Amino acid sequence: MVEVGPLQRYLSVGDVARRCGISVSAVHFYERKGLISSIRTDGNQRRFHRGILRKLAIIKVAQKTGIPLAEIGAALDKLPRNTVPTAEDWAKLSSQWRDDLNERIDQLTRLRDQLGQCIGCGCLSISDCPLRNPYDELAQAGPGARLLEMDEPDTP
Amino acid sequence: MVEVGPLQRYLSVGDVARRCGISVSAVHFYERKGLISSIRTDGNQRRFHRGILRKLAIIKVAQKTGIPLAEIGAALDKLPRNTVPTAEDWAKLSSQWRDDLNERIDQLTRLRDQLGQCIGCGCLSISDCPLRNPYDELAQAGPGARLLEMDEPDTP
DNA sequence: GCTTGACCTGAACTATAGTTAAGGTTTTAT
DNA sequence: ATAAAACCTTAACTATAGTTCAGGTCAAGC
Repeated sequence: MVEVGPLQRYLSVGDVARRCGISVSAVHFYERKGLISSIRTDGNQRRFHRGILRKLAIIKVAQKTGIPLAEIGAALDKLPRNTVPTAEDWAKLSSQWRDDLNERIDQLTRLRDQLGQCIGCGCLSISDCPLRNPYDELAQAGPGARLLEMDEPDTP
Repeated sequence: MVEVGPLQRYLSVGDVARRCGISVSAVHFYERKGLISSIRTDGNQRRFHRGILRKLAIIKVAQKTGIPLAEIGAALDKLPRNTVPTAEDWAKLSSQWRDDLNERIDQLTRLRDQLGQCIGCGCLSISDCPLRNPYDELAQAGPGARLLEMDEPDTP
């Protein structure tokens, strides 16, 4: 911890890392990627505003939901710049991410249900198996998508 | 498609790729990684047994559940070697993977619920926020794990 | 005032899951 | 018989998310 005065206390990269439970190299990495920023001392060492802790907390939560760093960075960029994210900022971000998360949960749940259905069905050899004819995949593949041909009609 | 005789019909790498909806380079890649295998023609071209289609179908499903290739390969290795996976093999694999999937869904669901609770709570600044004190993380961190200190006690 | 720990940069390396390119060979179709 | 399409290998490259190393500088405690 670096004392600069009674009201301005800045954090070194090590402080930030320790207090967020991430590594120093990760802090460097996030800065290189533009997710966070710092000022420098005369001796060229990073000093972080305390708000960095909140920002990193947000980054960590978003990562847990599976959102890639680039997207997290983009979302943070839309926040009022050079400011500690407010509760309102957080509300916006988190409700959007919760929606993303819900969608991923739904996807995985559909997959699990298919898997459950297929466990006892002699799966992958019967032509109407939901895993062999997955609407998900057809939807993703877009135009030109067609049924997967894993076994040909002539197969027993 | 390569005709070798009335009963032995082998698939070229292109056939396999086309019929599984993956790329030729991915088939090569899976073979390099030991997930699948092939025999060779006199001219050193790959020929795949038809059972490869079922195996690749299994691989694709497992990947959709988020299981890394190395783990998929390990699971396939435990199957009777040089044989087309049977319905029973598939039942074992798929029920295990379904359990994995369920666990991941549960994790994400807990996270979503925490996120939902935190959206309106002035989150990340209040010391008892579930996202600031995530039992998940504590559980993962093992011995020496402690509460994340994102804001110090002296913070307003 | 000097030693030790923390910090700096840049480059290279890790892992996962492939893709792309280059240069050469084989198969297939006409 | 020949041209085109498909195939072969090796190596390098993509992206994501960092980590590790080397060589050098800064800051803090005694």
